[in-house]
Amino acid sequence: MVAIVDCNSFYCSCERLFQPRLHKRPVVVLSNNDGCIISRSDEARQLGIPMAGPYYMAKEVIEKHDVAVFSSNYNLYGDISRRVMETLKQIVGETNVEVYSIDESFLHLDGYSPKQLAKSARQIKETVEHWTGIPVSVGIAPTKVLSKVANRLAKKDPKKYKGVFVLDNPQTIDDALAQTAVKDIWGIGRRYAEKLESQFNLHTALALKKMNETWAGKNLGGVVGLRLWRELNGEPCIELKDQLIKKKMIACTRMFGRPVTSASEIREAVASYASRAAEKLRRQSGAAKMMEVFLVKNDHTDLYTYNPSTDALKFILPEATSATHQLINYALSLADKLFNPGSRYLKAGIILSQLVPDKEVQGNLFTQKNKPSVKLMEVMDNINWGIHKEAVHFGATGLHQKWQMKQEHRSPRYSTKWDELKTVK
DNA sequence: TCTGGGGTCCTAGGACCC
DNA sequence: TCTGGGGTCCTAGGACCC
Repeated sequence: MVAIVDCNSFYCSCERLFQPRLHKRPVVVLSNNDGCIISRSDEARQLGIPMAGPYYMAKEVIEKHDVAVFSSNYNLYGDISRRVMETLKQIVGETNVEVYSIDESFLHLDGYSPKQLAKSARQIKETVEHWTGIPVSVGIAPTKVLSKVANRLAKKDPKKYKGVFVLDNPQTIDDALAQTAVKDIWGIGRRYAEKLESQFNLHTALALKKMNETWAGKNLGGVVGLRLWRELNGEPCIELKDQLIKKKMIACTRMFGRPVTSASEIREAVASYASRAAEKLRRQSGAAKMMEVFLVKNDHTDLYTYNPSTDALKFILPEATSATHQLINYALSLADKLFNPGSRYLKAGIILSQLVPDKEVQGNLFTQKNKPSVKLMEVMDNINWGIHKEAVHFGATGLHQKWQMKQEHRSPRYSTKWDELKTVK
């Protein structure tokens, strides 16, 4: 059996952890640049504030009901997430935990009897809440897709399920599937949901389960759909992933706080993103062979038209590297080629791919080995990952960074910065 | 004024090889 | 008259996820 443990309104719960007076008060957390709402507490949801909707459109309701608003604070969420996942590892053993996202993990629960399962699930929930202060919901079923169905229902009706739901026999499974709309199945997005409803008149997960295998392979996107259909039918096909698998691409992209028109600011931003991406790369001991830089602009003279377009360039590096100064140099030359004076830029980004382990970097006959840079990067990373983020950085990333995104409502980084620690009077 | 940011997997089709 | 078949690798694009 497999369990999915999902933190309830994770970002909002993190904010509440350090501000208990927000308990019961509606809370929302905004995306980068304070653009959209990416987490809502139950109270905020009940006010009808939509998930992933633009902040400015919900502003009226937010002000009217005195909703607490936060810019996203990933230092805080990342740290709390780590604590939650550590707790799960302690309970069921490290090798049985697959961290799926910042707020969810799959747990491998083999060898429990049905009775034990429900009890263990409750225990997992209580321990996490007790140790970390973050409320979670647990769904347990024979497959990942079904565990997500269970979890969703557990969350939807807290009075009935108290945050824990186990699907352990054919009848409960079918009942649960009958209560689940196709659009709420994990793996069915907007596109397929529309297709299933309008073209095939399928509305519930149960109806989808009852279709036959050939049909599923043909109409749900080939092997992906087939796996999904099998999982709905109780056959596990989506494996628990090995913890140690490294990322295959690393991206750093951001909206600007305001439209940017000057080449120098574009260069600063691209250099900063390259520098961030290089850090992420070194953290997984990787080196990148391919780089893509893109700029997003909105050149419409009509101010009310939001219709951005993207210009991008790819580049194969002569030799795979993770050295910040090299990556910055390549990124800047791509940015210079892309930049068009007179355009209004909204966003820039860099994507590193074709990642290889840095130990296996193939030498290139035509480039010089640059050994001292490795030492330099180690020193920089040690300083920056220590007490002060960004204590040491490259000049190209700029000093003032006026293009930086807006974060008008960010809470203090309580758990990761010494000077922002919570104080008790 | 105003709509994250970061990932994954799969497929189709072209280039190239024997 | 007539021009295979199977394989690999790469890329672009689509769909999905949180």
